[in-house]
Amino acid sequence: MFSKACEYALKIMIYLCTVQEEGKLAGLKDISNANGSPEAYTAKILQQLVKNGLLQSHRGPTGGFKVSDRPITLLEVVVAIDGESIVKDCVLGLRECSSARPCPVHDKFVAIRDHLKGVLNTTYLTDIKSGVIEGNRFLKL
Amino acid sequence: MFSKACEYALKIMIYLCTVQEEGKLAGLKDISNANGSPEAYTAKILQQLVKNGLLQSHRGPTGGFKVSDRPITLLEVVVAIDGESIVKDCVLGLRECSSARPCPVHDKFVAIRDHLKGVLNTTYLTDIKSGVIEGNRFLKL
DNA sequence: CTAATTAAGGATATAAAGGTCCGAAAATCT
DNA sequence: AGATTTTCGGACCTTTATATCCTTAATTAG
Ligand code: FES
Ligand code: FES
Repeated sequence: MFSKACEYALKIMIYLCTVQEEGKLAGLKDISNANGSPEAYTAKILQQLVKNGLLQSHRGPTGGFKVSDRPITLLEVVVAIDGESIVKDCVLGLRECSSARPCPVHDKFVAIRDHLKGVLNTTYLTDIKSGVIEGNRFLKL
Repeated sequence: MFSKACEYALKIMIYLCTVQEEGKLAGLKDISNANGSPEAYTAKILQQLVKNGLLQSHRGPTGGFKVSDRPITLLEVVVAIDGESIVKDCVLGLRECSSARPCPVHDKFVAIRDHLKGVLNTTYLTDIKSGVIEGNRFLKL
């Protein structure tokens, strides 16, 4: 469904939300530990999230990462890493997904995709962080 | 969503259904032409579909491929090529997707996956071939 | 100012997916 | 039987995704 990088990105964002209190920063080591992702690769993804404006970073001692100070949806995270293909492209790989020139499964999958898009677009990081804080939702294993 | 190989497989199966009349066989060239997939790669996928019992093949002149003589769902095709990961694995990459140890987005995505699984499992190739035959659904471009 | 710490970023390595090539095996036709 | 056609199957190549390494730049603390 999502690329590995995107899975990591979602976990990173969720994790950072759960530790976010009055501007506290979390470092790379913390983050990769918390969601069980390889440290060096996690660093790359963090960079991409910063570039896309979803995170803010600060260097030097006491440095680290924090979530940008505005509501962020799952869709924004997914698009930042994987692009819009998951919610735009034809599932059978036609050059364009359109009702004007649909593939044989277009109608069925448009419904599924709208469902997916709806969830991604209306679920905010703040909506799902509570389960992790309470300890009944998990980021690794 | 699906691998390229799986996209091809679905188009192959749909195409073969549309040309299936009293045991006629379609050859590799026909098939790769019809859905715009590279010939050599298409051959590999055809082999896999034969191994999985979704197609029957015959060698030599007048040889080719035909769809096995029973109702086949989209799910069977997808599983034959991509395995069950799309309908089983945790979207955040946890080792196991379970309500006993759920990730933060488990509930939301179980709903989406059930929707997807439902469509795949109840849509038969024969249900969607008509649009292609009538020429208002397309397999390539 | 210097040393220490942390993110940034480029280069490189490894694995997997996507794709090609070619000879062997089976079936058909003459 | 021999030539031809078509699938089968293994080896190989290419591209992309995943992952690591190492140097540089920024920031802080002493
Ligand atoms: S054209 Fe294939 S999903 Fe829309
Ligand atoms: S545990 Fe992540 S989707 Fe079920």
